[in-house]
Amino acid sequence: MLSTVNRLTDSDGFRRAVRSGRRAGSTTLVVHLAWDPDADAGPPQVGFTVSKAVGNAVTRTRVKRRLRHLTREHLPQLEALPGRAALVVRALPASAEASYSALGADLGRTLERVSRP
RNA sequence: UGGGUCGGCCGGGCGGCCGCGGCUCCACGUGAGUGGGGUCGAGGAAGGUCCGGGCUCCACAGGGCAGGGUGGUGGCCAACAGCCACCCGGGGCAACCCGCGGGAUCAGUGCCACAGAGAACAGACCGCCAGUCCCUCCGGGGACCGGUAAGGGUGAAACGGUGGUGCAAGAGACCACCAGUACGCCGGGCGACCGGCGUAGCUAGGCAAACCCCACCCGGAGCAAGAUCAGACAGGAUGCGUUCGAGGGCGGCCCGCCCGAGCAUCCGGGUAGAUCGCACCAGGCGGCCGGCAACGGUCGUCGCAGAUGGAUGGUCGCCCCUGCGUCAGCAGGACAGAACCCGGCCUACAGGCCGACCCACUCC
RNA sequence: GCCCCGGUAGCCCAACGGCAGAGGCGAUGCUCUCAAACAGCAUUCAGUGUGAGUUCGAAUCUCACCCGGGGCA
Repeated sequence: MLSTVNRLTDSDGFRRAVRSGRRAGSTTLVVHLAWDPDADAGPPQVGFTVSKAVGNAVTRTRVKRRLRHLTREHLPQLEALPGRAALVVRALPASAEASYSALGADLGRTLERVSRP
């Protein structure tokens, strides 16, 4: 689980990460990562987008919880970036059927690609 | 033993490690906060949003029309379109189940396609019968004018059913029994209604989930309600109006009441942050009492989510259930996630537990 | 939170409660042509989103559910 400081809470933050960030995708999810080296340093912020296409409310919250838990393990990687990082993880319909470890593998691979210099 | 009916309940359990949200305590710190401990943390449907209420605001919650809802009776409930019991009708051998179950003679209007002679105070197509006339191979046949609803055929439905008397042939025309209607009296029930007796005319189609009529109920909005605090900005043009009243409360209309000096359109500009509401109540559980029951009363006991990008997750072990299986093991375990709160209804749901009752067969 | 529409053939869309369903585009076949397009003729494709009810009879009326779309705050 992520603590409150690491959550992306306003729609402007979502918009910046999705519009101007770097992107990488897999069959289960798409990640958008943005950071500004000139901005003040701070804890990285992470947000999640799970649309109704993924499933009903139960499966959506399950996917969201799994992703939120998995993202914790990559926080040091995000803190190493200059400035303040903003990450948005968008879940695709396939994420409803994916196992926890499959989701983790996809997240790790896409994050690696998007945070490489 | 097999089949069936009804009601109630559960919705995997225990433990380890790493995490999340609320409340609270302790330590450190001027403070923002940091660290640690304790405790609580999704459902029977949290769902659909189909009803009802609380709460808040809208003049004081007022009248009429329109509109909407309900629709056997009695009770329960804060209230309801809910629940319980009963009545009536239908289904089932039965337990039991199903029913938007007021009014169509006694307000009025409308509809009943096709078929059929005729479809609503109906109707002579075939048929049956009398009379007159004509023909005749003397069996009868035809035409005209009448009588007739017993029979045929059509239809979802044809103006009581069966048997007899009667008649030229027939007919509730008359009789017996049966079905049904209305009225009166008696008895039972709080009531819907039920039972009995008598009389009447002998019989009156269906559809109101067609318009409608009757009875009863309903003011409007909704926690983004509403309240407090903080913060930002910039006004201008035109029109109407200031007790001769613009506009608003007010939602479809009218009346009435209240507020009332601004309002409407266009151009331009700004904000959308925090706190409260916000979780202790028609509350859960257990015993006793009243009641057929729904439910009510009383005593004891418990404290039970409160987020705001939105908290319950991840992982491991043992047990339980199901399936596969060369009995080592492998795979799976429903429907579904609170957003102001509560009472119902409806819908989804793997598997399991408990209780009551009915029918059939067998044994004692 | 409150409220409103719609669902009929592969597609677009009609249908006073009455023979169960009109039309267009399409598809298929034939004619025309050397071949095709165009044109003409014919045929095919529904059982009306699902389930129940009212009615003699339902796409139509009523109720519940499913799906899709839209509006207001």
